[in-house]
Amino acid sequence: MTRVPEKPSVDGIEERWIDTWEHEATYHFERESTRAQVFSIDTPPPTVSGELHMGHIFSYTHCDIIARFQRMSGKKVFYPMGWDDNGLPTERRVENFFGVRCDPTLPYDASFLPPASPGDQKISISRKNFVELCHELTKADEEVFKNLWRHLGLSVDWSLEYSTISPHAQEVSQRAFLSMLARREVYSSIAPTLWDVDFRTAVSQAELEDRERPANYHRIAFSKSDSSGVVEIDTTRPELLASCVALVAHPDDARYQSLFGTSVITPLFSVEVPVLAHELADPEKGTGIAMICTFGDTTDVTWWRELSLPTRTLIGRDGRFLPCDFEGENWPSRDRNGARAFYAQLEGRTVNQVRASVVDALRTSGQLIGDVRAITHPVKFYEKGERPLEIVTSRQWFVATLEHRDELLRRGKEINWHPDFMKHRYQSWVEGLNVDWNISRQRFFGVPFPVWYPTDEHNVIDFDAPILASLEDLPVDPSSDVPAGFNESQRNQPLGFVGDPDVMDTWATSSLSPQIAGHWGTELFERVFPMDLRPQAHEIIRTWLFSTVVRSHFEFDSLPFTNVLISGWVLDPQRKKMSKSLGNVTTPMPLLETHGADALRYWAASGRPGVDTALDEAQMKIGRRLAIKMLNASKFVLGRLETTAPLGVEHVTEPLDRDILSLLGNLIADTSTAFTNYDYARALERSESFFWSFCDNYVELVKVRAYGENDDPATNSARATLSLCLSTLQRLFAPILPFVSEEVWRWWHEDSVHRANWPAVGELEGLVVPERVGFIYQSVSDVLEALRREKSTAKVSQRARVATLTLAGPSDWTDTLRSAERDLKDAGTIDVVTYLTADEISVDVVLA
RNA sequence: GGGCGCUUAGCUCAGUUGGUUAGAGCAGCUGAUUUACACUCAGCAGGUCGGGGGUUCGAGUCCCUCAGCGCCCA
Repeated sequence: MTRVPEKPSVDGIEERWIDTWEHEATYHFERESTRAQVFSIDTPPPTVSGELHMGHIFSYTHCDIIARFQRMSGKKVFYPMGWDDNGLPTERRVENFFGVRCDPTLPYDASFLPPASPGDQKISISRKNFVELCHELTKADEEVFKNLWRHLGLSVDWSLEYSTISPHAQEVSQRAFLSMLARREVYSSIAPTLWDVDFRTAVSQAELEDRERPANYHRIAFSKSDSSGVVEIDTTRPELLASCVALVAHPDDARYQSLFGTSVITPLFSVEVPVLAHELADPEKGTGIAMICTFGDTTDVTWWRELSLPTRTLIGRDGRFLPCDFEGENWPSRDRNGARAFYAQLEGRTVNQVRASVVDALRTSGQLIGDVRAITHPVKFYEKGERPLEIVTSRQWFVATLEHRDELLRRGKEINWHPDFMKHRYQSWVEGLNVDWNISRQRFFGVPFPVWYPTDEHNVIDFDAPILASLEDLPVDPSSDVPAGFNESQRNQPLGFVGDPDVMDTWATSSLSPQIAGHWGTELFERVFPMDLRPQAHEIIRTWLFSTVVRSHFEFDSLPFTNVLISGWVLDPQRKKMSKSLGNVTTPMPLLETHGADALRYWAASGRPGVDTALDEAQMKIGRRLAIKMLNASKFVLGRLETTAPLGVEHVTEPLDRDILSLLGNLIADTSTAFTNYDYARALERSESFFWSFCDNYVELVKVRAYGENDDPATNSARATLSLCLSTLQRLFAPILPFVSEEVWRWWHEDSVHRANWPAVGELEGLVVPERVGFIYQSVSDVLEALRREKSTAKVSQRARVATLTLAGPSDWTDTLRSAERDLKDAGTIDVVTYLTADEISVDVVLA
């Protein structure tokens, strides 16, 4: 018996099936599965502090489609969901949401409650209070995300949920850190570090972006030490003049050959600096000779390192100019008092203020040559920052990536990229690495380093002898936990210890997503690692994908995953990139409610892997129309069947029926290959066009025949064919349209379509396949269309009677049509069909 | 500067290893009407496949080149 509703509808079906799937544990991962049975997915943990946008819908749908296909294909699908809740984005959201700021020097206030709405002035709170608020807000944000995912129909096993700030994730992060440290793949060092002065943290190369910014070239005259003249340099950063450590020109630059090896005197500060040669000096830029400061940009860092120059630090962590006395070997001024007197005006000021003062002073002293010249040039920014990065010298933990560059390039080639061309993104990123991966962040809401340092009798910290947490104690927080052999009273005391104050880069944790989700160290991990699939967007190839490859390469000498499915961007309907600043970001929930989850999934599935796709509500409407058609076609076909007991292939006797089933077999093969190769868009397109043709032509042709008597073989042939087609189509659409597919499947099955077997060509075993597959079906469809054209031109009903239909053409053609004459007459309401043999095909219609 | 991708109907896109007259959907226009489906059905019209050159019996497809758009890296 079938259970077909009187008036089927797609509205509200999400809620019903979400609940059913949960009760039936449809997507539960069976832990006892063997590795070969498992298809494991390294789901991207979304940043929960960010806004939900259509890009999420897009790429998570792509992944879910693959998960559903694999599950139906017999795999035990490991499909977890994580939340990336640690790190700076959360801190920033908490600061703005509650109107607070973290001041780690403050004591914990157990009674602190954030204001109902953020005030104008941010309230300073302790680190512990701050972290509590972070937990509170991320918990709420995660609920919102989870709701969206469920509404969208993601077939996640929610018992595998994880978060990157959870104790488990912290334990894994710290353990992996200690493991790398033991192998010397991570090290700490004092080094020039890209620094965001607003967030007051170091950032890594992966988080940089170049932005075109206006600047001014200032031409400054340095006197030669022997007073034989001046050397003119161009700089965009005159404020750093006090930290100048050398001038540099290209070794082949004829203009400066005589200067190499000599020295010059810096204006205003009277410090003697050498003139040196280096290939990175660009003869085309300015005067071709530049000043090296510590540090104006990353080229300065390279020169400083390769030319073994001293460090003269000017800019502090807050972006203001530090005290400086122009004394001693490192910073010898020939006019110490003059330098000090002038620098006194600069100390404590910001970059822009100092620049103005220095330029004024140079103009007064006559050492600024000519007018400043406006230019535009790329400036390095933290991707989330608003002010240019400075370079400060500080102690940081680094992962040694540079020395493993070649191995990492090889790893990239081992990955199956979908689409293939995305491998270039990885490759060019790895080739362009120029500093090791800095994983220290001077922030609060993150995974701490499981490390303390001893202090000597003068309370000087010995960074070279870190005290490491033991594995069984993980996770630890060195700011509250005490290392073995010490007690809390010795914290920050002479002959005591200090905790490492920093937290890890958020990518240092999320790069361990396979280890976290798969519970590294347990039996489960052996069953899911390396993951089969890493789905993600292309903008995080250099961060998440790269860092995951690094961690897995070091820890397991393995890839973390074998396939990568890259989703493109969602563009606005005008094909502009969506961004907050343009104000064209679309929130998914209203669209989900208007069009339904299947409709949004249909739109997402039409965007091929790696291809940027415009937000298109028209496309969603087509998806909705398809879902409704599924309901109605299923209702109709099931109404023609006497029983849900399947009529086997052996009942298929009519040539037309055999032909469409052969075409169905081709469709199964084609879509299976497409899904296996992650080409869900092609699978959808094939299924969809078959389905519409099935409805418009095949169903119309056999409508009457299927109504016949039970003992009529032709009737049973039609019913068996309808049943086989419907069953197959419902399953082919299930990965993409999970709700409507489940709805119609359950009208005649007890169990979920999402646990049903993926259609196999073998289901049609025994079918008598026609010699020319598709010939009858195509011929009959063509005649049907010619018939419709006549009726449409005559402006009569499609049901209008036809007195005679004359079919002229080659005999194989007329023969084939003769075999389907009964269906043709029923579908076209034709009285008489006559056949003529002719070279050219013609269809002649005489209306009654 | 190096690299990747895209450019096909008004719009959004298919177009496999080169093979009849280049397809679909949407929008447009013209019709149909107790029907599985008005969230319907049918029909019509609409294209020098970004430009130029080449290979080939044959090019949207392969090669070269130019242009525009987008992105990645430096």
